[in-house]
Amino acid sequence: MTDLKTKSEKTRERLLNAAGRIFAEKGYQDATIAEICEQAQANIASVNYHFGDKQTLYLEAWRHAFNHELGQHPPDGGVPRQAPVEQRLAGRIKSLIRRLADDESYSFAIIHKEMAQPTRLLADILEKEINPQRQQMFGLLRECLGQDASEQQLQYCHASIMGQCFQLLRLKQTQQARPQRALPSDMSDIGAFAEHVVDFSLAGIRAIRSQTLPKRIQA
Amino acid sequence: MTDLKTKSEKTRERLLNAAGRIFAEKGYQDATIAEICEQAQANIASVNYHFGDKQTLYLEAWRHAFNHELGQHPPDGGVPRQAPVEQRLAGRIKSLIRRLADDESYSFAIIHKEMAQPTRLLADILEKEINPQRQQMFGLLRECLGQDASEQQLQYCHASIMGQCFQLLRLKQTQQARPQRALPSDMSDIGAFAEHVVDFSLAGIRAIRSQTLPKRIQA
DNA sequence: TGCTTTGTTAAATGCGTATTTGAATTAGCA
DNA sequence: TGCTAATTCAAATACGCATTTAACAAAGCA
Repeated sequence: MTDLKTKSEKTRERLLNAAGRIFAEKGYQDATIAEICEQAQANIASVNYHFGDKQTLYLEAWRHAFNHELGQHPPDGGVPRQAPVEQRLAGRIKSLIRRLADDESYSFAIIHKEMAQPTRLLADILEKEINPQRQQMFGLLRECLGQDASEQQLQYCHASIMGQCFQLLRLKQTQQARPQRALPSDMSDIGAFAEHVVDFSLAGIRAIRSQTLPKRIQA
Repeated sequence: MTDLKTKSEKTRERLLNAAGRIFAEKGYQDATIAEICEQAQANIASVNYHFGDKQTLYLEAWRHAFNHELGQHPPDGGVPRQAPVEQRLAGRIKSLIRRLADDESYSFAIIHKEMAQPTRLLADILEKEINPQRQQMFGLLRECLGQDASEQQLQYCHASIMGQCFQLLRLKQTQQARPQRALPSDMSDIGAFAEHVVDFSLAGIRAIRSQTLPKRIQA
């Protein structure tokens, strides 16, 4: 893809990739500059030279990973804009799950850890990059729920969907944490799980939507 | 409740409480013994004296918190055993959400962090304490889904429910992380959210269940 | 009362790791 | 080629924090 010219830029790139991988695996605190530099085949001082400090490397590595992954998996899941709204929602959910499940996707693993223990270092950039995605999802949900749905219902349904998607990350963690035992949940078939989340969620959404109707009948 | 006799036991108790609070707030790595001792009004060496090391304190603090919280919120949500299965499932979900939402509940905040970045320190005890709860939930789900449901459908539905419940913890985190901004999700009304998760999930479960029936018609 | 065990305290120790430094090397360019 | 700036390197420094130590105090018991 992007062919890198100077040797310096190659080092920088190697650092970003290694940092993304290690930060995703261990979190900000547990990741050491020494290990990152080792994996990037760079000297221990190179992080300071290229990025100034560990915090900046963290931020740049996340941005680098996120931009790369957005290119890999289009957020609309490849569903055309003219498709029925439930299909478009399904496309977004599947795309999100694909990104979450991808072992090469570092940005979501980092977000996941950031949500459990915020370092505050990513707060601004995360807000800036994630909000547009959230708004897209909200738009689709609003359409699915109908115009009588309250803002709270909208937020709750959003939470239900995102919660299911991120559950994948938790299961992946506990799975690789104890590979010896019988798995509490087998998530090897990501496609099947994505289909399940879509079916489960669409049923949930329709149920919530139907709760909004009786009010109109009363009125 | 438990009246503490010796001064030593009081110190131990204060350490356990402070440790639970701080570990829940900051995670194992970021929590410092110094801060825990400060909050417990104990000397910095007292952790070593009473527990040996930080790891043991972590484990004991989790156990202490978990046992205490189980007493506060019965897992069946107060629904009698004779009630219809969907009501019993609803009770369990609501009870779980109540425990998750409780600001005094440290054990789940710790589990949440442990799932994002396992320290492995709690792995055994967590497995031992959580598995029974999981099996209870599985039993109810199996009944709700019907006998034609596959093991995979069961696991996926379980993941859908747990994902929604734990989403609460993520939202709490991001909320307290940036209290200045407009909240992306307002989770102030826990009861309403619990009702939503129940409605959403029961609809999802019924939809999955109805997918199992056509096979019988074909056969 | 004296002796022993248990618990507390402030100060030291040691280790892991981010960061800095200054010398050595390499790339960019005339 | 030779000069300069950019980059890399190994070693040194600085700092936070878990853990240890040894002196001290309190409690239990004869």
